[in-house]
Amino acid sequence: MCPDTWVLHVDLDQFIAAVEVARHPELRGKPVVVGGSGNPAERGVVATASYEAREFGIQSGMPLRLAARRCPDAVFLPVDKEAYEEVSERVMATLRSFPVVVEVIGWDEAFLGARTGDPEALAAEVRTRVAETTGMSCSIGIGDNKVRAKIATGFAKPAGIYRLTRANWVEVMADRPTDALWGIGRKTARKLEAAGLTTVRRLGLADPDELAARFGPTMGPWYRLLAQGAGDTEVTATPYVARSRSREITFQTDLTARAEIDAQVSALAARVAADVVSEGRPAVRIGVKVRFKPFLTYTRSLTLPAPTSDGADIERAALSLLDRFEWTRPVRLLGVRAEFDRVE
DNA sequence: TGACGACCCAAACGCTGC
DNA sequence: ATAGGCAGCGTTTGGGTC
Repeated sequence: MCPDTWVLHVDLDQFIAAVEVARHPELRGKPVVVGGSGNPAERGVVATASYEAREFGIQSGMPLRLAARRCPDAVFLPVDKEAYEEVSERVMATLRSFPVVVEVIGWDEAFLGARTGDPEALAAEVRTRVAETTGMSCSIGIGDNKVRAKIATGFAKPAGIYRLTRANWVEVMADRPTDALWGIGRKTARKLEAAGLTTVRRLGLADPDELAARFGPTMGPWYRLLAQGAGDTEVTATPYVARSRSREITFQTDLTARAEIDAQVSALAARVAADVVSEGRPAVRIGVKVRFKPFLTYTRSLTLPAPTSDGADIERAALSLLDRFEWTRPVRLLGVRAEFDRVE
């Protein structure tokens, strides 16, 4: 790899909350929590909490009810997808105005592939132009691969720039817990701990064969490489092609009547069918997900006799899958998924 | 005909992250 | 005490074929 080839990871600060504050300036400086219907008495989770709300221990993914208990005075707002998409589009367009390759990861994240002798200067310009054209604050990680750039962003927040490369990887990462790595979550960190691998350093020095035995032939050795800071360097602007489309809904009140369950699955299947049509490719496989009280989740799926985009076919398949569940508990969530053929 | 292994695929599910 | 709505990838298991 050329010494002047860099990966930048741009991440908007408290993005969803920032969009809400931008259009409701009176909220600036207040604890703001965006999620669900905006009513913390209802079932739903936090999509994003402002930094002020995080002071109270509120984090994304947390039930709204619990967030309200931690900070009863916080401002609770509903998720407004269109508003975030619109701002996101403007941010991505701003990023594309630089001589870089832009790989969009989500509403508030992108990798930039750049050739420059001064990545900090480039990052500073990006940050300034994003702020000027969209009003959004962002943090930027600089790395010699995607993993390091992504992790670097965490150290850059908020509104900063941080460089993490082979040169400072050990110094910065070696003594941290393994879940500081991108791709290792709570569960895997616990399993690694059980194997005596508590830190990034230990994981990086672990025996690959033993890791393969414990975590599988692909993931085991990969974890070791991850701990050494290895990662993909290729940034691509190739448009994303979906492998599946799904719709699911958590009910405010659990369902018990089979007729009601059937009706909800039909409605979800109709929405998925519309998504399949707009995707322009037929579904090859249909899946149904059921979450029973208290939080027991099961899935069932089938391969269609022939690929289809027809709503009636998709509905029929989804309804037929319902017979494969045991309906002994109240239902809190239903979901329908369509899968596409892999395109090369 | 039976046992075995290689291989592929479908199905279910776990984990991770935005 | 409570846990949304997506989505992708890997692993495991079990069946079938050669």
